[in-house]
Amino acid sequence: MSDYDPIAVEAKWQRRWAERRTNEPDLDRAERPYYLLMMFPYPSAEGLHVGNFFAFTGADVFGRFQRLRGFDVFEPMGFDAFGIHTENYALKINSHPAVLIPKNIANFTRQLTALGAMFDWSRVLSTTDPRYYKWTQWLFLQLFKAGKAYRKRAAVNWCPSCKTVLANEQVEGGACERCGTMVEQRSLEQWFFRITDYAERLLANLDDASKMDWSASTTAAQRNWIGRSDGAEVDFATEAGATIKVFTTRPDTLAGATFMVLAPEHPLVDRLTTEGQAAAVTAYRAAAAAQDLVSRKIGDREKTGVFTGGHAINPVTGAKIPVWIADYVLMEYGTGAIMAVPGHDERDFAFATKHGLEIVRVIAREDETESTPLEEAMEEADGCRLVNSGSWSGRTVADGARAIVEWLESKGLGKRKVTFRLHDWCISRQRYWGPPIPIIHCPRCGPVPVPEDQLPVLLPDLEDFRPDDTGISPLARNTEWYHVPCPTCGEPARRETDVSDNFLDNSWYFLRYLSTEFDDRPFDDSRVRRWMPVATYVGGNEHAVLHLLYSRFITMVLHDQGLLHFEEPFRRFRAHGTIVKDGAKMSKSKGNVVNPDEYVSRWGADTFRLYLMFLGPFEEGGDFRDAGIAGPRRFLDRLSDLVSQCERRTLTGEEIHRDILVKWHQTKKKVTGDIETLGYNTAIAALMELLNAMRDSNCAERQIVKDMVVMLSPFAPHFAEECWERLGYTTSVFDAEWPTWDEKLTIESVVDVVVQINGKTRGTVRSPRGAPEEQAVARAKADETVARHLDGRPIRKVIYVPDRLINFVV
RNA sequence: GCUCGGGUGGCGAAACUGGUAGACGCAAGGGACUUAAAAUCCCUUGGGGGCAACCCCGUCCGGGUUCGAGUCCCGGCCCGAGCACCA
Repeated sequence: MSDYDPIAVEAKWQRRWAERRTNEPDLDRAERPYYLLMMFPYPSAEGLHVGNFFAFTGADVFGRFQRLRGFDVFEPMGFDAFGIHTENYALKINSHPAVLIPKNIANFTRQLTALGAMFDWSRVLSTTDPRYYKWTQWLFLQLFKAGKAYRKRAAVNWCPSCKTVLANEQVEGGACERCGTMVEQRSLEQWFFRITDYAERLLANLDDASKMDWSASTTAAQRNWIGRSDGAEVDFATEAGATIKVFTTRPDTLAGATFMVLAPEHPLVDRLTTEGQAAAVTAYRAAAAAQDLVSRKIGDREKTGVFTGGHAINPVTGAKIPVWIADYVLMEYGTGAIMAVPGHDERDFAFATKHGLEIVRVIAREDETESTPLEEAMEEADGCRLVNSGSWSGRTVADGARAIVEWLESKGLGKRKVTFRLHDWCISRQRYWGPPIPIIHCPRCGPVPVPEDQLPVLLPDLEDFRPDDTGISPLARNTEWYHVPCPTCGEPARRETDVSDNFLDNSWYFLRYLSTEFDDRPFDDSRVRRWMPVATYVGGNEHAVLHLLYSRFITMVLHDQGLLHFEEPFRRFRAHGTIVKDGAKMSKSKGNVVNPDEYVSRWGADTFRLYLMFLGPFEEGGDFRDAGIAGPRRFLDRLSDLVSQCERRTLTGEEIHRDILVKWHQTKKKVTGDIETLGYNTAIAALMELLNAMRDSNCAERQIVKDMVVMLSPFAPHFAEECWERLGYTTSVFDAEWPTWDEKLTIESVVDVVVQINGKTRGTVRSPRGAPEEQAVARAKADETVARHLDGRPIRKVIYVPDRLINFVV
């Protein structure tokens, strides 16, 4: 029975790490800097959940491993404490975010310390600290000066009950996800960042291995989000004289465009609408404007719309085609207008069918006949050719598209064009708990940036921070605060009363960690040069798009301003998996939430860490089962016993049994390789195997035990420190060297060679490594079972894979 | 619909460039120790058959390539995630 007492051991080492500043690298002089970043948490009232523990442990294992390999590892931690989460929670429990946040941070700090990660607590930060958000505001000003921030009126979702703007994600079936009230559309002036200017670069770098080595799932999500489509912009002349520009990915179907559809908000609608249709158009536009933005985008809704009375000319056929408006065409994508090709587009087909519009087929499959139903014929494949397309008929789809675009370009009627799904980033929030946007609106000068030496613009302490139904930020109620003279002309002016998006706070925190002690600069240039870009970033795929894309964008802007020497902030990113319970995501409503504190106090952080890392592959996550934790604990107890036995030993350097020797070297190789690829579960399994082998052969060889302690230390750091001390060392185990192995000793000298007959395994023969084929075959034939199955039949062929397998084909 | 993952024992999962499927762990059953229990230690454990040596079946389903397929190819089903009236 082991006398391992995790609670005492963990307290002891956490104290020592703090006293000895074990985890505080010298940022100015580190010779082999390694920046290991993990996504900092939002400090909720509930505290850290198991998913956080899993993610942080997995990142910390890698950080500790790199440290043992000789790197100066910087592993910072902080708090993403601004944002609507905290504000809503404060409203719910009738408290104030400024009161809640310090309490939550204290609780998080306690839990994070208990976890035993290698955090450098001397550089902790919170985004709500004026010393931090001063520079968030500075960042806004840099974008403003670079022409990358602009203001425009935009439609937003408005919940009349919560009195706030909602993100599209917060709207479910047209209703507010929190209170169920039907959401309305409102139009507000908001600040935007021109992320779309960077769409092409943000996309291209994803494939640039010299800049980014990221989880495939994450880059895939970013590609989807950026949503590049290649196509053409085509001008359609109208009877009214105006030109309607459309974007299409299918210029090959241009001859099949039998009508056009504009978004109801399209600016040309008034000009095109004839007197007779005016009433219908006005009514339709009003109805569309009243809709919320989300239900507008539900794909299987009936295709409503009205005719404007106006007509356009199809540029290739010269046909006069009607122009309609319909809400299935969205103003914010492409040009807000489409050429409708009902013969080859499902939505246009549905619309044409419903409203009795002409349908022309311009592409045909080779196997198609006159009687093929339209819906079926719409499915295009290889071998499709253009028909009813004048001189282009007979061409393949790809070839036809190319030729038509060339023709349009030569006539000045269109051009090749790339469109992105990505929108500019709206950073205005009509809420309280965020950094005020550092702008002063002057009636004479317009929006004027707050001079940098006047930053931060402190968030005033508002007792009543509840949003109201004006759609204006709560800060606008504090007249004393917002009435200021214009910095340029001195005339009375007013501060911007919106705060910035929480995603702006966390789009640059990795830069600030390096310079938390400086108040005169957001980040120190020489430190940035030493430490950035981040060597490894670990986080969840829930931030695959927004946070990671915005951080990349901000970094690119700063790079273009000459403030950073790199344009991609995260060299390597790995998305961790999720921990589920009994096959289902943990959630309060399901009642299957695991409280990590209980496990830490009952089993100790090391056992808990080891258990979480052993559950499954780090990048896939795993299923949490209470019973499973006993296994890792038993392993630690047994290893602790082995350390005790080893301590009593006086003999060293004795002859180690060959099997153990090989197992030892194999384990060192395997554990090293597995940790490199975040295969933590199999690394732990390998250590367990080595321990089992040692026990089976009664071996407690000191060198092996010492290596096991070092290899386990990333997973169970306090335990390893304690064992290390018991082994007689006075320094930290993390100042030890990672074990090395002798490649020759990872190979067994005698191997089991599989013997198959026609691919079926019939036995194995022990054979010295590297035995010649004839010898191995002779040995195999001599095997009783093999001989019986061969039954004297002639062997047609022998497959011999040295040291692995012999297959007789009969 | 498009794009990523994934589907292997009672359970979590292993299996390098195709080469003994189920490592490691949990749970379960049996045994030792104990007055008893817990803890610990030992044994068994994919399904079926056989006294046994051994034999048959088995990695979501259907085909294929191969001496040999969990792994590669074609087609399909299911689960998870992201995007989606995106023109």
